[in-house]
Amino acid sequence: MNTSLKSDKICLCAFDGIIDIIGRKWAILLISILGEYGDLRFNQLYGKLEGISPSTLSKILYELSGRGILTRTVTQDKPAKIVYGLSGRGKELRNSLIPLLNWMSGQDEFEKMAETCRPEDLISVKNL
Amino acid sequence: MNTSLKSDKICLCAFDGIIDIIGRKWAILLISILGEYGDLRFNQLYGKLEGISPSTLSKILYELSGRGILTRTVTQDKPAKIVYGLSGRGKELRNSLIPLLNWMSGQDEFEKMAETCRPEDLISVKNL
DNA sequence: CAGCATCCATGACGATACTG
DNA sequence: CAGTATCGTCATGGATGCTG
Repeated sequence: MNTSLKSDKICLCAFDGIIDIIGRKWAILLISILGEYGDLRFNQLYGKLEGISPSTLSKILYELSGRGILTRTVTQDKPAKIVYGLSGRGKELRNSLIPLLNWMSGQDEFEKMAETCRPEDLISVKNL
Repeated sequence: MNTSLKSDKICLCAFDGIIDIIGRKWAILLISILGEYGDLRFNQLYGKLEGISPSTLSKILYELSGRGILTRTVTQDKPAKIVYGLSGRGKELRNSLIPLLNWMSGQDEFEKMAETCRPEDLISVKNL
């Protein structure tokens, strides 16, 4: 596995890093959607992240790309297309988020909400 | 296990709930510290969460207690003491956070920081 | 299409002082 | 001891309009 477990303890300073990455409003959802659907273009993401603004989407894409979580690829098509996807690191992150998502979906307060969920709003929580 | 896996998919609406809980600056650290040390009193937490303000600690304790993540217990001592701890639900949450912590601690950018870490800043990532 | 620039509202957080 | 009250600051994110 990837986790270099030199011990069973980690330093407090790791926590800030986690919050910086996934504490952002759309980060977990964005990562999960890219895990579910594979690579997507800006406007495809804009459509799936209901309620996000272009500027916010732009910012989060820029940040997560800069952190090596996302890949940004320009295709050779004419006209060129730009696609975003999970990097290897991003896939690891997504996998490590799955227990958290499963925990959340098992909570009562969530299960009530989930009953009204449309099929197209369901996201896979299987490992990639 | 607790996770009621009716399917391998979860609804988008679960994500907001996660961000509300663990997106807060001190939430993950607080949960991990209570997992590590067991029940603690306000000023003990205040000492361990270096840099937090009393008002912020007060707020996060109130919120996580309200969500059933933390327990708040008044002892019968004289004078009475108030101790905070993880509820059953909080322990589940903590366990589901462990893969994320392990992932973060395996990242290069983190490992550099971690070299300067004091022993007392190490937190266990074993299941409860 | 794939954003970026700008402005604005909200609220999270920190500092400090105070209380029963 | 275990907080609450108040205040100020800053960052986040939404709305909108513009661009190559």
